[in-house]
Formats: sequence, C-alpha cells, structure tokens
Amino acid sequence: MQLKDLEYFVQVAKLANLTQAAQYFSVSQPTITYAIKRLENSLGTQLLARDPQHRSLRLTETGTQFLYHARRILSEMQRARLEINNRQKEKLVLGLPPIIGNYFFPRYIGDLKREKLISRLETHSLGSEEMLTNLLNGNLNLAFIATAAPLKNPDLDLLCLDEKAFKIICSQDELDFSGSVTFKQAAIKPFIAFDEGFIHNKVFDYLETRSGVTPNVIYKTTDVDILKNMVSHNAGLALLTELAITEKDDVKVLAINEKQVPTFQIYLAYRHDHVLSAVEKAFIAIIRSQSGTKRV
Amino acid sequence: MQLKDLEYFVQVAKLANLTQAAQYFSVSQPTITYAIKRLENSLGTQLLARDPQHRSLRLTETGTQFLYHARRILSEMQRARLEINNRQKEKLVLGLPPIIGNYFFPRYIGDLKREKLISRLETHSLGSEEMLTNLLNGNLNLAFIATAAPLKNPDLDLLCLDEKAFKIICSQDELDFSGSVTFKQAAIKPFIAFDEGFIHNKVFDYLETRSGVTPNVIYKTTDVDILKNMVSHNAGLALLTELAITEKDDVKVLAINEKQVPTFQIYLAYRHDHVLSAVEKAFIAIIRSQSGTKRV
DNA sequence: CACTTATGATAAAAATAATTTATGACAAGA
DNA sequence: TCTTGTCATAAATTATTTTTATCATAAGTG
Repeated sequence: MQLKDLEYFVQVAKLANLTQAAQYFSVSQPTITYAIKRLENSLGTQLLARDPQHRSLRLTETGTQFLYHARRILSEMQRARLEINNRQKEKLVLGLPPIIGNYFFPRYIGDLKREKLISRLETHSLGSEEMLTNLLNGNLNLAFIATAAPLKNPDLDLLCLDEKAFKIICSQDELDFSGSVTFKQAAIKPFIAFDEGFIHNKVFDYLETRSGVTPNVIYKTTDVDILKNMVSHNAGLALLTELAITEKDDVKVLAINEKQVPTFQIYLAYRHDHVLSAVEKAFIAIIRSQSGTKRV
Repeated sequence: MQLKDLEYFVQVAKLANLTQAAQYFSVSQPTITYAIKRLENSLGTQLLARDPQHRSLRLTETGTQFLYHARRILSEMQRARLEINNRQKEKLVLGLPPIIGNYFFPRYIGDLKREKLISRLETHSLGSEEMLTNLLNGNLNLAFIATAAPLKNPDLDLLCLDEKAFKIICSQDELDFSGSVTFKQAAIKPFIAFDEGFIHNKVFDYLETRSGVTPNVIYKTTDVDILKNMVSHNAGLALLTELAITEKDDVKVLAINEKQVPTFQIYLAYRHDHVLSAVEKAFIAIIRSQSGTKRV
C-alpha cells in the first residue's frame, strides 16, 4: 500500500469528486479511480458510495473511519520528515510558554550564545496545557512547561528547574492591603485574570473552591504586561507568579496567606522515546548546568 | 512511499541484518537493500550505518528516530484494518474492567441477548487506567471505565451510568468495628490492597494523604475474590466499592467516616472522533435505556 | 426533446517501479 | 589461503501505476 494512495483518498474525501482530486494532484482521473480501488481491495471494504442516481460521491461508514486513520498516518509521516529535516539543519525546536520565555529563559541566553545555539533556536509559544499536548502527540520534542501541580507523566523525561510562589499584586495606591492577604480578604476587590489554558487560571480556580469565595473578574487577558498595567492603574488585583514580577513593575506584591498554595513549577520536558539530537543534548546540558536541576 | 518499505525497515532495525530480514519476508536480499535505499532517498537521510569495518549494521540517529515513526504508522494501519474487519464482522469490541464486568455488566445481559448482541461481544479486560490509555490511543473504541474522580476528557463521549460508595470490609469476627470507621481508626489493622492500575489504589492513596496515616499493607492482589477471601479469613481489612460486595460475601461492611470520600463512578466511554458502527449504536442504546444515564 | 456538460468506469498501452538473478567486493574466521 | 557471511550493484524480469482513449450515465439547457 502506498502513502500516495492515502493522500489521494484524503483529498477525494475532502472534495467529494474524483476529477477535481485528480486535477489537484495533476494526474489523470483514472489514476484516482484506481488508487481508491486499490485501497478498497486491500482493506476489503468499500470506501466510497458511488451513488449512480445523485451524481454525488459519499464516504461509506468504513470510509469515514478509514479517513481518520489515513489522516493520522499521513501526519505521522509528515512529522517524521519534519523532525529529520530539523535534525539535519541542526535546528532546535523548543516549546516556550510566554511567561517562561520572558522571565525565566533569558538567564540562559549568555550560555546559549557562547555555545552558538541561539541561532539554531525555533521557539513555539503556547500555553502550558497545549504545550503538554503537543509534546505528547509528537508535534514538539522539547519544551519548557509551567505547572502548578507536580508533573508526572510516564512518557516524559522531566527536569524540574525552579519553583516560584504565586502572589497577589495590587496597585501601590491600594490602602487596604500590605504584606500578605488571605484569598478571602482579597476577593472583595475586583480581579484581572488570565485566559483559559494558563496555569494561573487553574490556581485561581483552586483558590476559589478552597476558600469558598469567587472574586469578581472584570477582565481576562493573555498578556502579562496588560495585566500588570491594569493592576498598577488600580483596575483590580491579580494573581501572578513572583517570577513575572520585577522591580520595575509599579505594583505592590502581597503574599497569599493560605495553608496550601500551589507553586509555579518550571520544567524542561521531552518525550522518553524521543532520540535527542546533538543540538538538543547540548541545550539540555546548558540548562542543567545552570540550575540545580533534579530529574523527576 | 510504500508501507511495505516501512515494514522492511522495521524488521531490519530489529534484526540488524539485511539478509535475515529478506529471509523473514521471503524476498531476495537486494529487495531489502533497495527498499531501505528508497526510504533513505525519500527522507534525504541515511538510516543505516553500514559499517564496512565491523560487518555490522547499526541505525543512525535519524534511523532510530524514523523507526519510531515507522512503527507508529504501521500500527495505525493495523488498527485501521482491525477496525474495518470488526465492523464488517459486526463484532463489538468492548473494554470491560474486571469489577464492572463481574458486578455491573450482568444487568444488561438479558437485553443484550434479546437484541442478539451477546454473540457479537469481544471483551477486553483491563484496569481502568490502561483502559483509558487504550481508548485514547485508538486500540479500543468503546469501553466501560471506572473512576474515582469525575472523568473529563475533551476527546471522549462519556455516559455516567452509576455511582457507588467505597466501603471498608472486615471479617465477621472483627470485634473492634461496626457500622462505620474513620480511615485512621481502620489503619491500626493490616490491609489487603489492590495492585497498581486499580482505582481502589488511588482512593487508598488519597485516604492515606488525607488522614495522614499509612496502614500496613500485607498483601496486594488484582483479584477481588482473593481479596474478599483473605478479608473474610481475618487476614486484614480492605477498601472496596460497595458494587463488588454481595450478600454472599462473608464480610462485614463498614462505611467510611470521612468528610470527602471519592465515589466509584462507572462510565461508558467512546472517542468523540470514532464513527460508531450499527452494532455499537445498538449496544449504547441498550446501556442508555436501562440506566438513568447522563451524558457528561 | 436533443444536446451539452460533468462525472466516473474500464480497457489497453505506456511508463514507471519493484524484485530477482547473477555477480562482485570485502572482511572475519578456519 | 580458503571459506563464509555480509551487503552492494547491474541487468533482466516482473509487477504496478499511470495515461490515453473511450464509454456510460445523469443533470442541466435551450
């Protein structure tokens, strides 16, 4: 069975038209007819319902099912090609969530420059949840991941790089709070929050259920700077990891006064079954040498 | 690119020998040589390190990596074939964890017989964790799953069928307890527990951390009957869902006296992207009609 | 209604690709 | 040195895919 036949089939399914699919691939129409026939013979089932009445082409039930598998096979092949290309170009494809990219990753840049790895970097900025998905399904091989719960996954090799507290930030003009607050105390004020897919969101949820109060969230954003800006202009409070708070920020930082507050944990992760390239190994070595990393 | 070439490659990687791989497939040795070459050309990389010195064949780095993808592609293809076969034979492949199979599933057997679905059944008995994995990776399309935490997964369609309490069981001769116990009280006695992969294990862990005590687990088993037998012979206590406790069992049943005890939840699950066959639809209709099911 | 157009199926020929046979090269071991 | 085991290559053979040419059928059109 040929992968090309699968491509033909996927396109036929998309266009519901053999002639157009043939044009798409710049081949003759019988080529497509025969390719589909080959698949049907090989699988022992009909994939297309060639309705002679309505001049239309529909997928059969097994056709729909096989389409799903065909797509997976082709995307696996594409991934393989991509990975091999990256490896040969000595590219370093790295998943890097925005907060980690801005506030944590910079510390490695000097070393990475020295080892001439900077120019090899191709970073992908995703939320931590998506990052995990992409890492597990093979779209990414190496990624930083932030998490609030200790990360455990049988398929991943994890290096825990750092652990930071979550804080509540408020405007400098805020008179009601200083030093530390309970979540309940803070909850009387409006909040600026992060969008879905951010760990901050999960921790926020956790604190809500834990303390039994739901603050009024007046605005949601994906952008840390916007969040900090709104807080500094007294639009509301926000939950933020201390990693993302710098001295330049015009905000007051409050510790969260609860028994068990999750922490912001930073991991470097790669799939166990992934064969590390030389460049990836060098990268990991640098990350490792700098942090007091522990393998999980 | 041909799937056959991938098969050749996988076998070559396994045997590290072109001649033997050729014998394995009953083809001539150059067939294998050329197949590998085709792959290498198509991918633009060398897959095999043909060491002229040591007379041995090793995979290159990219070869190792490609092997992983090749395996995935082939297993996807095999799944496709299997699914299509099952569909045409009108087989009903069903994941059925042991406890659910023994104590919950029987209630449907009458209806299933009536609809002539019993003979179509091919059940796979796995622990609930494995079940979930197999369901998500496509090895299974339809499965019962037991869980202690409400199951939420974007890829699955879930029908919650029932919810049962967890109990602690002890011998009838046990004088110290009756009615109900806290986990702490029970923990002074030895325990019989389930092996890894069972939800009971997770709930046990949860109760341990929650109450801060770790009972002495003297024996672990995967078999409910062995567990109940040991308990009835006063070897120790055990945590067990009430679903699995019948009147015939010679044990005393104790409620667990804790604020938040997880419950044993029974789901019927299938992947969202799976095209349900007629038989599967009929099956689901039966399950649905009997239980006061709610879709999650 | 006849005519055109769009669609897909099929047969035969042509082109392409895979496999085999035959052979060579090369190193390890007897 | 000779044999054996291994893989590579060329040429011939075989198998497969693609094209060209043609047909059948139904829908739309004047």
